[in-house]
Amino acid sequence: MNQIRILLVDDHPVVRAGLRAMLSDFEGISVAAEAADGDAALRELKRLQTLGDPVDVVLMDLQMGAGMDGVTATAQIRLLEAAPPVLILTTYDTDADILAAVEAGASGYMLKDAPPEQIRQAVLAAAAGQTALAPKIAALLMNRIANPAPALTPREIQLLELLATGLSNRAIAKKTFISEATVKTHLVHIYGKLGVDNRTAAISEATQRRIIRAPGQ
Amino acid sequence: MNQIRILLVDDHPVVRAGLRAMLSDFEGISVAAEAADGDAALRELKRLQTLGDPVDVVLMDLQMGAGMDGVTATAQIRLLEAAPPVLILTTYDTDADILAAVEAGASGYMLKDAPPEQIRQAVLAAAAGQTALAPKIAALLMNRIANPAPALTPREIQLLELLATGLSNRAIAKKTFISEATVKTHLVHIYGKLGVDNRTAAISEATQRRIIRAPGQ
DNA sequence: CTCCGGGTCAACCATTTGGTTGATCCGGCG
DNA sequence: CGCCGGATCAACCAAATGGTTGACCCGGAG
Repeated sequence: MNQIRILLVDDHPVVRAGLRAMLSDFEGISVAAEAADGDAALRELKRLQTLGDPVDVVLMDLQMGAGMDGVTATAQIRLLEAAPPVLILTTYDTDADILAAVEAGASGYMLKDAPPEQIRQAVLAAAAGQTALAPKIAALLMNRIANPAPALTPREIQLLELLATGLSNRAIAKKTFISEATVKTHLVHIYGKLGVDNRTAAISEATQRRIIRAPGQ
Repeated sequence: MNQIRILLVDDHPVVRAGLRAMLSDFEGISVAAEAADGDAALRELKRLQTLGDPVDVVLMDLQMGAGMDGVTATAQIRLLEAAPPVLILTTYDTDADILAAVEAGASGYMLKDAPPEQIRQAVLAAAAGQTALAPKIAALLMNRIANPAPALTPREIQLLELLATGLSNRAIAKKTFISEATVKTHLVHIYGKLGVDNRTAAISEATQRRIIRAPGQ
């Protein structure tokens, strides 16, 4: 069997070195290239494709400091012709992350604290066109399907974002040109959907579920 | 010059592999041992000491899923006889993290997205008994000195952290074994120092100033 | 010793937020 | 057409939060 050629995408040199070292220990797997963010990954993919040296699997981190983030990058990659499968390898396991990645077309989702052997299995599965989910992730998804989270409306998300900046109900009302009463109504709905009963908890919960960005991010 | 012997402490196999690979590329540096958490690190240190094979520098992550966390581990290590310098290598750069680590006796603070050469320099500095701060961290500290942030007391930071998880005043009081009145007093002080006038704004401001971590991080 | 700052608490009051009920408007769907 | 859900608003009450004043204890600096 041919070598499985991999593109590593991670903004941490340390992690890239670790994956390179770990993967090169395995028979049949080799690291073809590396990239520090989504843009660079796309460039690398195209470059290698035109060289007639395409990669078989992309190993992608989700959080990348500066450039294009992992979910966006995954979606972009899946738009390419002859797009390689994208295997997500990240530290975060919020359901929002996972769902976003899967929606973007990821073919697997692993956590960085996984033992080497699990990562190897996932790479092999991805290369074979199969899906690979870390056990933790699989459990999370099952749970998600069992109790589906109520979806927030765009308006509610908008208010949630203003909420997170520290505005009062009145200030939010002014800024969105609605009455304070309406703001309160929305908030009550939001609390219900998030399973909390005050604004700070809503912010905390929404941030953890990655419905909104962390304040100041 | 003798080899600098290092103990790696990180709960992610991937990261350990990366550091091992990266460090072994450098002349004069070798990885003597690895540990997945603080407890294991202490055991390793003692074991190697009794073997007459002590390590020169500990490279320590701050966040470790299960076992003893990095700050605690650092403090414990510094209590040992002939304690080696501890160099923190982590993803997080909030004030609270940095201060806690320095207080615990860390001799350096690097970020995981640092280029290999910077990490190497930091290891050499630590081995020589010097302090090594990542440029980003140094800049952060300088900035803190330039615009004298009204210093929050440790107690205030602690309450701020609880605040950010969405707890009510009463819940915070219960959790910290103080009265609700005292919680309010602290909050008023916090609002004053941060220049805000409500709890959500305090969270937003404190997160942006990196006094605390974003909720859920 | 005295002073000061951090941490603790109480009492009080104004304002904000939380929670409920009910109502209107509008756009899409069967 | 009638129904439903999202968005809007009002009125009302209960509870939490914000803001102030004053007080006590303690440990460290002068």
